[in-house]
Amino acid sequence: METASDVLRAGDVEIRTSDGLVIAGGRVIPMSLREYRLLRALVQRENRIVSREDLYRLAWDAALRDGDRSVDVYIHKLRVKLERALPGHAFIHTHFGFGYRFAQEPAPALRDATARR
Amino acid sequence: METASDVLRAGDVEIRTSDGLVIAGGRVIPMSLREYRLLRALVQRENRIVSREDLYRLAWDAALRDGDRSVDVYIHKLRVKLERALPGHAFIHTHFGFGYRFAQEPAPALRDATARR
DNA sequence: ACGGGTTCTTCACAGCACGTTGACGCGCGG
DNA sequence: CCGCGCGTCAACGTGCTGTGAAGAACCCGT
Repeated sequence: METASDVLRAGDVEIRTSDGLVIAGGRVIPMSLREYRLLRALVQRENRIVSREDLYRLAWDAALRDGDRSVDVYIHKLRVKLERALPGHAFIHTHFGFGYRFAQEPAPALRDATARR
Repeated sequence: METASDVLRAGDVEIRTSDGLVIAGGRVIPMSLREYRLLRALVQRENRIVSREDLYRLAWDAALRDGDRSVDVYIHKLRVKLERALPGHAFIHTHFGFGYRFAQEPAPALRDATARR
């Protein structure tokens, strides 16, 4: 049996919480435990900013210690895997000083922040 | 869950105070900490004039020092970002000698943009 | 208990975003 | 016409984030 709550979806990313399977674009993406729990925490909060402290608590079940960069490192690993599975998309967005936000968006075109005038 | 007090709205601008997300016209607008706090202070006082002193106190948690231009600079940054997100609108209005007021209004009829220089 | 492969943590350094500040020009109001 | 408040730009110092890599910890079959 499969209830609706067994599957998390956000864009083309699908997480089967019943067996810990991650599927992106129809293909299975192998994830380590940390990767999986971090991604799940983000996808469950799609489109919302989640602080490092919350992410660490959700994926590590412990309080984030000062100076611990683990979250950053695993965010990077997830980005690589997701980008590899679904090129041309941005999934995990950094909100400076706030945290990270999951949302499938078209690939960021070239930078043009100050290119006007 | 999401209670009504988690979301501030003013025109097409929406601020989710629970996680610090700013949405304008349905699109997320990344904000730095200062930008976010200043915008929040203005939106919370929609349609009312807020003095520089008050804005600084609200966004910086300190007293505005004489000659400090920070508020002006960040007002400008907000105007650029809001205008970029929702072209054809004016959001932050200057009240000379008094302060600033947030209100979404139709764009001030401006000159032909194609005839520069 | 041992070895090999994988996962996790930690570190170092590079790069960039942010906040501050000073300079300059404009425009409002007197 | 003058003075001062405001708009705008850009450089700079600082701290936060991105990234690669080394080493420790862990898992597992043998």
